[in-house]
Amino acid sequence: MENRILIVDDDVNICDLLEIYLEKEGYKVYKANSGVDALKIFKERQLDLIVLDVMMPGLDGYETLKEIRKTSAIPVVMLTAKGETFDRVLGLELGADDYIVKPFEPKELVARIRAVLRRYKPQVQKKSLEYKDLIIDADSFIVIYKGQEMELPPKEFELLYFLASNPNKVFTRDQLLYEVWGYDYPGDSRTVDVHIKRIREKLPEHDEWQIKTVWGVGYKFEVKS
Amino acid sequence: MENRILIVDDDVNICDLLEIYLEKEGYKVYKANSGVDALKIFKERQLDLIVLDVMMPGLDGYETLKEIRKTSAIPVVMLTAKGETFDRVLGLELGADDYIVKPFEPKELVARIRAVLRRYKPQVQKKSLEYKDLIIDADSFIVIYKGQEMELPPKEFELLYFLASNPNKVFTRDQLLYEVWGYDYPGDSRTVDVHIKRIREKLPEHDEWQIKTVWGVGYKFEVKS
DNA sequence: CCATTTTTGAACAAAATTTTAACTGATTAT
DNA sequence: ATAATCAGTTAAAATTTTGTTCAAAAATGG
Repeated sequence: MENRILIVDDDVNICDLLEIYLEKEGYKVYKANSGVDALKIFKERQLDLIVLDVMMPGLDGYETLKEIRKTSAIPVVMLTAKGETFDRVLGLELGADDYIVKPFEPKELVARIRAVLRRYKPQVQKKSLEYKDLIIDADSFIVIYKGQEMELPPKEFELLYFLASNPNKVFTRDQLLYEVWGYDYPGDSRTVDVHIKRIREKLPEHDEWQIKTVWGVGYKFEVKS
Repeated sequence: MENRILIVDDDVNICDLLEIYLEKEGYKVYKANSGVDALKIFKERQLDLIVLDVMMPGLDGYETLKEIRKTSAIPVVMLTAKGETFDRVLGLELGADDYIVKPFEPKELVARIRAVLRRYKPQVQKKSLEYKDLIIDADSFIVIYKGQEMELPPKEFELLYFLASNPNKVFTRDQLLYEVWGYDYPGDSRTVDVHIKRIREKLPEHDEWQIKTVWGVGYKFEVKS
């Protein structure tokens, strides 16, 4: 489901800029130009993350954050002016999840927001998958293959989980790096292959399913029907 | 298939630099040194993304973008000299998809382009095609002929998929090279014929459809009605 | 902080596909 | 009928993509 983000900054231009970028990323955006407005929206709406400017007239970012933290553990990314190391420490101690120094690249902010959301979201929704002789349990991070429990390292587990969540659909290495690793950069490396190899080692080919190489394209979790 | 990118900048050096980087990433690159040239190429060619400099003599980046947006939602990344937040908002409100400040790191530009393309490509979801005794499934990259699953190599698959997506329409070899391979092909070759032959071998002629040679012109995926 | 495990990225060999080029066969126009 | 094109076939060369290994970097757990 679409993530909802509240942007709080007294500079309307910054709010607008971020709104455009975040909406392009598929987020639902709310805006507030003061701490007071922010708290109002925060109480009224169901939000997933707040971007909070530190320096604002009236209720500043710290006070607003302190107020929010009285009732909620919602992820908060702080915007701070350059050079104020103290700000960062204070912000993080008050429970900010990340901070970004102005002037910032919108792209960077978007990436950080995505990273913070990644840290928080997964706990909520993942369920376990079942195929013949294979159970992938997302709660316990455990795989049961032919009745035998095994622990996979996190990346291997997530890769397997992602592929098995989308059976019979091919993903390119780039897509997998993006979806599983969260990367946004171009890399030609065999990283994905190496992980695939290890998963295959641990879960030898099966009649009913297998991780299949689609030559020239990528990999898929193929299930016989 | 290879993504096609148009670079628009009056500075030839920048065009050349970007061309080198983007080609290394596997993109097909076109270049234009003015807004007018850009619009001409945009009308002639099938493109996937445009990198557009803001400051150009004659038709500037904003005007060019406005022109493009009258007919197309193609992803556009704007290039600008170090500037103000307001510029960004303007560009983005005109429908730019991202914004990069000069001087930039080529790596960063490449990363942004990839990110923008990733956002847009999935929407153009390839769907699977169905004819009598023939299913071409673009998700799993599989062809099912008379109930039997087969895997085609990538070029064969894409060629078949393209032809079958446009039944009863004839394409010249050049068009196919352009559409499937992404080439502006230097001269004449039997490449297409060889691939057609291999597809025909794997999918023997059928009553309801066939890949037909149109003598002196090219090929078509013919469907009986 | 150290020891151990996991992840990463480069190198390279192996496998599969794609392209080329030369040749053969088919069709058309004169 | 014959020349001139155009299409089909073939096999080997060239290219691309994948699998595997390994050492170093990063993360993890005491």
